[in-house]
Amino acid sequence: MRIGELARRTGVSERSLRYYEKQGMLFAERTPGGHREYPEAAVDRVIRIQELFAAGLGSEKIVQLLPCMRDTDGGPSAVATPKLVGDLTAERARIDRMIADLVRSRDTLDEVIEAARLS
Amino acid sequence: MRIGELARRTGVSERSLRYYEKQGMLFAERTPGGHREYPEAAVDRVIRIQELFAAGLGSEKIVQLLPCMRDTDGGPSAVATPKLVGDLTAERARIDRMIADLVRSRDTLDEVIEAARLS
DNA sequence: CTAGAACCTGACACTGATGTCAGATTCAAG
DNA sequence: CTTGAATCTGACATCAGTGTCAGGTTCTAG
Repeated sequence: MRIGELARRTGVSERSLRYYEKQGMLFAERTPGGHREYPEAAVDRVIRIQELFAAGLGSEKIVQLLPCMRDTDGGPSAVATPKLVGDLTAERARIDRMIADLVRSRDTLDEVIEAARLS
Repeated sequence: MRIGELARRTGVSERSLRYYEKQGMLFAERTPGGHREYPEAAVDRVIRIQELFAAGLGSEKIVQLLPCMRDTDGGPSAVATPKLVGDLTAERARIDRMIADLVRSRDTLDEVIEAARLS
């Protein structure tokens, strides 16, 4: 599929898709005229990328991580190096803290919302 | 306490504390010479602010939200306006989605880490 | 009183993903 | 072939919180 359809199906702007490619997170064949042609699997990959961004991972980490994930392009996954495993473990801990923070903030909002409802 | 101690105790830079004040999220008395003097409750407040930032709330929302929270300065809380309640409800939904995303990303990391451990 | 630590304001830079615009090219349908 | 939609590249702007530096003032211990 081409970039417009991929953008529509993922909710990610064409601008961002080109950016992902420049960062090495996303790849596309090219038509003879130079237009990008994406495989079906690109949809899943873009969604994964978005989730990882939302989790606070940077492009660089994602680039290293992607080939180690399954379900990206069906091909055999690479295995993370010990260094990468260390990094990812740290990221995991960070994500855990982030989730805990979010839960606290959600509770805070709930309190305020509930207090208003009761008034 | 003064700004250095508050920064040390909260882990937030002095720069950021001054920024919070300029945005109207944090208040301080001033010594005759102009130095900031914070009450003990500022520690909790700063931590709350950080959590809300981490949850994706902007300064403006936080400013509106803070007077409606309890445990900020012990004083009687204001009650959120209907408009604010609507905004906060939307933020709450966003936080829920964010948590779900984070859990998925954490699972992704776990898979990669586990695959490496098994190899 | 004095020295050094702590603090003040203000300004500029950065980060990193995304928006947006311009001008040119390609694609696909009539 | 023609035309309009879609795509291309490249550049500049934005956001919001934070880092950092400069030059000056205040505080506090000796």
